[in-house]
Amino acid sequence: MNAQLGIGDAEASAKTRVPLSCTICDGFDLNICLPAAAAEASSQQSKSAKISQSGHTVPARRIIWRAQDLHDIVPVICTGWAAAIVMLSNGSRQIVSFLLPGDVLSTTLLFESRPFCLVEAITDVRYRAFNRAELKSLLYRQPELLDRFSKAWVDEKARADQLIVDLGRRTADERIARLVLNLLDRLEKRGMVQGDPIEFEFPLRQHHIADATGLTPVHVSKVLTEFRRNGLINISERSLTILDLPGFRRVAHMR
Amino acid sequence: MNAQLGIGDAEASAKTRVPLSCTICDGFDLNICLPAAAAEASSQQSKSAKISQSGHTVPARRIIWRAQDLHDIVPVICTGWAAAIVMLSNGSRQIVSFLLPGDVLSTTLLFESRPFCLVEAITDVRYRAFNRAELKSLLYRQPELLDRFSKAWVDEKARADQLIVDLGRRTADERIARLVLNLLDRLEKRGMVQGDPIEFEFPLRQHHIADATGLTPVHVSKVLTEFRRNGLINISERSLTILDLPGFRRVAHMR
DNA sequence: CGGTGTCTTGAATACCATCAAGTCTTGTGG
DNA sequence: CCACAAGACTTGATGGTATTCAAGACACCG
Repeated sequence: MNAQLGIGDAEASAKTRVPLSCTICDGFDLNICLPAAAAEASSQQSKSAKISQSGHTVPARRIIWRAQDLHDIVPVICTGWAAAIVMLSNGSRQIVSFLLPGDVLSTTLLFESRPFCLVEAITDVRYRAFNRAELKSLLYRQPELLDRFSKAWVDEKARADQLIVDLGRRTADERIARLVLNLLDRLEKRGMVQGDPIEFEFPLRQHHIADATGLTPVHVSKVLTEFRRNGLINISERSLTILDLPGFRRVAHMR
Repeated sequence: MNAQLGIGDAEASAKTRVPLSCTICDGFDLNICLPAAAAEASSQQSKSAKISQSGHTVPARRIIWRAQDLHDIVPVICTGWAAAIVMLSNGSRQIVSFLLPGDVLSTTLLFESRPFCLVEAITDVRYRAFNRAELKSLLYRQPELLDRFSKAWVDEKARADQLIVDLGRRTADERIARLVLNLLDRLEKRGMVQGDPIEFEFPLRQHHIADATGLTPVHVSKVLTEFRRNGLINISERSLTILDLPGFRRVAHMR
């Protein structure tokens, strides 16, 4: 709703040429940035490996991509959290996936200019946009890039399938617990988790959890307070602590 | 359950070298078979374009692939219907996608040997299995093949996202109606639909619909009889007729 | 012919949505 | 700095959608 007010600003966001060897990104070595940087580094030898790319900054709650727009770029999140969202005519929303540092918005963007759904920044987000055609052509000459990309594709599909199963066949408690544990896994790979007790930054509002799990915000609140009452997890000050990991895993898996 | 009895037979199914120019498949020109056949045809000139591939036949209700198995092949459905299924520990099942003639089991199999879930034949199924490594290497030299493959990829992701939205945010009536209409779309592309009134072969049991929509067979039955009572669709003798397409579309879209 | 798989129908129940009211925080402009 | 508005979260009451349980009809097959 009022997030739409920000579209103009988002389009006018800083478009600067950023050096690829960026150390700010927690997911730099997870995805395509690293091999792309390697190609860039070796571009003195072969000019053809040069990729046009630009840096962007978007404040929290603003839309990064609208569903109808056409673009010839492939964006990768550098810092912050974002959500890929499908809007329905009746006003309800479904979050298809959360995007973390190092994630490509969607691997399908390598082949298609029309994004599947809109992408909204949850926190302040910095992202890098590669030129699609150039990235695609580099794919053939940089085996490691293809390797990363195919990994991203397999990963993306596995998470989508998991979400389908969760939404189709699991209770509210299970869905929410699994969402948290999946995020924990992904954040751990990025070194964004502190251990014992396990704790990490958690910028999601309850309505984000609701939109991702197919529940209502009211019911999410009830489940979360129940989790807290049982000493499983605690959320406060945009930070999530897992107090009883085995117990929490049990909630997530079984019926 | 007893479908597992068939695994041995499935593995012992006919493995013969089938000519690629197969005219039986309704989806031959939809996916990767056509460009693969083109490569095969021109293989007199360049020996490198040869792909090892084998034909298989599996009877209805048998498992084609188990979730744990490793394979170095990429299977494509030639004739019949199949389902990609995730099994849960409590015994319930979620169908992630229905596979129709011309469909690759999953595009991720081009990069990974571990299938995401098990695949079960709904009708008798004939499928062709390509050698993964050879198919992958051919990808670089056959632009049209890459084109088809990326299309399949984008398509697969779009359908997964759609299913996520349906399971997360839609009622039972909407989910079932959308499932039928999505199948109608896909079958039309394969020339498997007769028009006016719209009618097509429909081998799905109600429990298939239940497993795909995240509902119980009992409730699927109730919704379908309600559809029939309202003169929207009719299912009998493994054939589905759409009696009131506009009305049925209305059920599928709105709240 | 019994057995199995499929579908239907009804009654009772569970899970989650909806509605509503209230607290607390956050942000904004006077 | 305070007043006010908007957003975020909680809690309880009520209701609807879909599940679970149960029983029976029907077709198909060995």
